[in-house]
Amino acid sequence: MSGLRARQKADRHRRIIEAAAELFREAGYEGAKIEAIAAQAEVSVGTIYNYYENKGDILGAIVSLEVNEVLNAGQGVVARPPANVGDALDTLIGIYIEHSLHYLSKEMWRQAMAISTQLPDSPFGQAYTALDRALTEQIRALIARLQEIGLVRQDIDGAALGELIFNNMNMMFIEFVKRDAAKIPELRAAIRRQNRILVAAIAV
Amino acid sequence: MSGLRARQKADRHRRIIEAAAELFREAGYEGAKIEAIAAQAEVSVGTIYNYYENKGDILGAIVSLEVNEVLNAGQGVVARPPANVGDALDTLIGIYIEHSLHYLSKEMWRQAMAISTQLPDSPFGQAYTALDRALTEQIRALIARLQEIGLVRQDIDGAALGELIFNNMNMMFIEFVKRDAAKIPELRAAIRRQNRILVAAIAV
DNA sequence: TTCTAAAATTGAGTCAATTCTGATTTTGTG
DNA sequence: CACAAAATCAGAATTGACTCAATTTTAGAA
Repeated sequence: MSGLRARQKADRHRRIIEAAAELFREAGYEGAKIEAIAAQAEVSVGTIYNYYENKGDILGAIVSLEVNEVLNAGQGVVARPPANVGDALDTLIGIYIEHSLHYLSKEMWRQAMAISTQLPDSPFGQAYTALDRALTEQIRALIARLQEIGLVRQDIDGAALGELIFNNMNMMFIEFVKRDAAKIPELRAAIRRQNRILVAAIAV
Repeated sequence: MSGLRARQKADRHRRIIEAAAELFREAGYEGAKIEAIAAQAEVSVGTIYNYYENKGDILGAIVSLEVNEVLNAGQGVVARPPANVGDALDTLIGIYIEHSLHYLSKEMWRQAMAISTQLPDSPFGQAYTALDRALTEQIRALIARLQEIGLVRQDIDGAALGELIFNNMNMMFIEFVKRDAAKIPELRAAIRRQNRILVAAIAV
């Protein structure tokens, strides 16, 4: 229980993640060589591979930190949503999007998304899918909350609606990170416009 | 005009694509080594790189063949859609999905999607984005057609709706190819369920 | 037919992720 | 303290995508 070995292990994990995050930002994912990450983290190359299956898993750990933070922030909105369906969705989605580039550059997102579809069964691939599911679930929870409050019709298929909203947002976000020139306000506006159709259909 | 050089070029392109398609299917994308593709196509490794920027572009050429075929098939539905909004959407989307595994295995799709987000500015990355846009546009055309016929309300934002439907379908398809066990009928049923919400909102 | 510049082909070499090795160090336990 | 198990280390070997300088082929002018 929290013996020296466990503490050192956690410490090494942290050092590797910090080193990788810094180098990924500075040099890009491809540009950050494993040897360089190892040197910066003051461990050997072999040790990195003892902790992570491959380079993608290191990025995966960083992405998980980011998304979990976002999920946390989102809980606030679900608990006390704006008193208007359109605004409620926009606020939650806004949190996701505004947070998205805190730790991760667009290039890092591109790599992370690519790896998660390329290797869906790797540790990171599975974790990424789980994170997507958690986000979908949070949107569904918001809808359920809005139904409770009486802002959304009771006969709406909440599960299907949650998926629809998440899938659309996610694909828009993918296109967003694919274009370096794309700006956050325009992304949000485009999603708002799309959701307007849904809002019209589900608001009481 | 169709000189020797041009003919040989076309022939080499064809041989490379055929060799790659065969090996991708047999050994998977990663398993198909460039040297093996070169040997099978009876060209050198260097020549392949003279024709394609990277391994992903070879896969990209195969994907383009597939998607263009699908776009063609889709035109028929847009021209003469079923007389019911839900069925019209389901028919068009059905064509996309049912065709999808003709030439390409799930693994090939995964790789193709991954590469298109990883290298959005490579020839294939741009082509893939263009194909997505063409599919979105075709869905939008179907909606416009349904508006003409009087099955869809005139005041619907067709562009936003087309994006919404495509984005959702596309994300569902991505999840579909990520799980080898996932089956086409279930994918179609899930998308139908999601679209039902939209259909209720837009049908006259 | 012959010659030349441009176009295309070639395959050995480079680079970086990953694996492997064998030695050394560290830790938990009796 | 001693020992066995677990982890780490440095770095060599492997692997496969991609590059590039040298060589070959082609078009078309003389």
